[in-house]
Amino acid sequence: MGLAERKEREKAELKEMILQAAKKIMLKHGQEGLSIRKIANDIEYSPATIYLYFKDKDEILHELMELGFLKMNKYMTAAFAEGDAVQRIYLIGEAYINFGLENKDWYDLMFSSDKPMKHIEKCREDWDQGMMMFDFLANTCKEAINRLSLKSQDERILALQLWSCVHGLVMLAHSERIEIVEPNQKESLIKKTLDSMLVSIFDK
Amino acid sequence: MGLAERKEREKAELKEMILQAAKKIMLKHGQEGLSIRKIANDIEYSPATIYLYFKDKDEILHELMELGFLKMNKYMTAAFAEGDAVQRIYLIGEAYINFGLENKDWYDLMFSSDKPMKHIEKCREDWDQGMMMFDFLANTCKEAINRLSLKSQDERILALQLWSCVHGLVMLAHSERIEIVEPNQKESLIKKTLDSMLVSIFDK
DNA sequence: TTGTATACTAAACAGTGTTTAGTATATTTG
DNA sequence: CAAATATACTAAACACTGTTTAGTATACAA
Repeated sequence: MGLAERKEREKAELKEMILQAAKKIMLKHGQEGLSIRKIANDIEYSPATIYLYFKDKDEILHELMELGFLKMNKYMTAAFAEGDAVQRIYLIGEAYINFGLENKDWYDLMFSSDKPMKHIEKCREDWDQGMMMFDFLANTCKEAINRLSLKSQDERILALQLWSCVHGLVMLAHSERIEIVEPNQKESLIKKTLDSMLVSIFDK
Repeated sequence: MGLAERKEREKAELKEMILQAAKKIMLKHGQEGLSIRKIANDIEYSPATIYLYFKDKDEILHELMELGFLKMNKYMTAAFAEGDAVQRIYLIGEAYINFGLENKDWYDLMFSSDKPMKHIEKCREDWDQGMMMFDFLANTCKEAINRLSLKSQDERILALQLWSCVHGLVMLAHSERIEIVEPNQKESLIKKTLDSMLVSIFDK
């Protein structure tokens, strides 16, 4: 029966409207400025309606987070396609930082906020896209370790080391701490630091 | 006249009471759970009274942040006293991570939250304790670069590199992202990663 | 004693996430 | 076709948040 399908489609459409409104508001006013009431106002429904489509605000943030990973994948396509493992790590690092610097709110949702994953038992599947990225990096690290016969034997430690460095850089940039200790040269400083970090590891 | 002095002392005492209550509540309920009304309730004054002693909530958070730096200095005393520059960097790294892991709320206030420094023009003096720490690290890096004649010539880049790594580790631990990608071994994983990072730089 | 300055607060404003109870509308059933 | 039910939605409330305003007692000075 076509009626039930139409109903279902309309339900999905409103859910999508909510998500798109949430996205729009977050991009305009930041994650702090995103509220259920503003979404409701934007889509011209009452706040209570939103709770018929999402369990709570965290569920909305979680879906936005997943959109964030899609966005990040676009930054990564060139890097992922690179054949040489070490060069791939360089490109991933650059792309990661570019994404982080250019998409503060998305980045926060994906790598910093604990709001989109309150339910601790569920958080491993909630963050499966992040885990996939980490695993990909770890595999690339394994390749690099073998090719360069690095001292570092554990590829997951090396992956965590790389991730910490770029994550730290992005977070220090977001919280303006870099700007404080070294004013007016954030961009170039970050590039130099990323470079220094990769040279330390791979360029012996 | 002793009267004016007594008045002034009493004013300072209430200000201190507010700060101590804020500290107590933050330690019990986290930074999210700290509210003006809870402070007011705790010290048995009205919320409005607090605004006679502090401009706004951010000013309270800023003073808490400064207490955080005092706390961190205690973790650092042994490291700061170390004579050898490279060993000093190791000890600073360990102390930094220990402080970060054991004092999530304090750490957030000092290195992540932008709330205690909204006033962008003022934020360099607001964060002078952080800048002093960074400068100390950078000086230690300079010593280390000279002693080991490292390729890396810019000590402030190296300092930023080190800082990013430990900051990233602490933040990934706080946001449970480490626990997600590598469950049930956070502590040892962090120590191994810190070690790998320092070996990469200094142990060629 | 009068007048002013100080210390404090009740209440309100404008927000926040979320829930409950109730109302229209649309669909299904007798 | 009418009655019963299911669906979609919302007004209003609850319990919070930071902050401001206007007003009230109290303590001190003239």
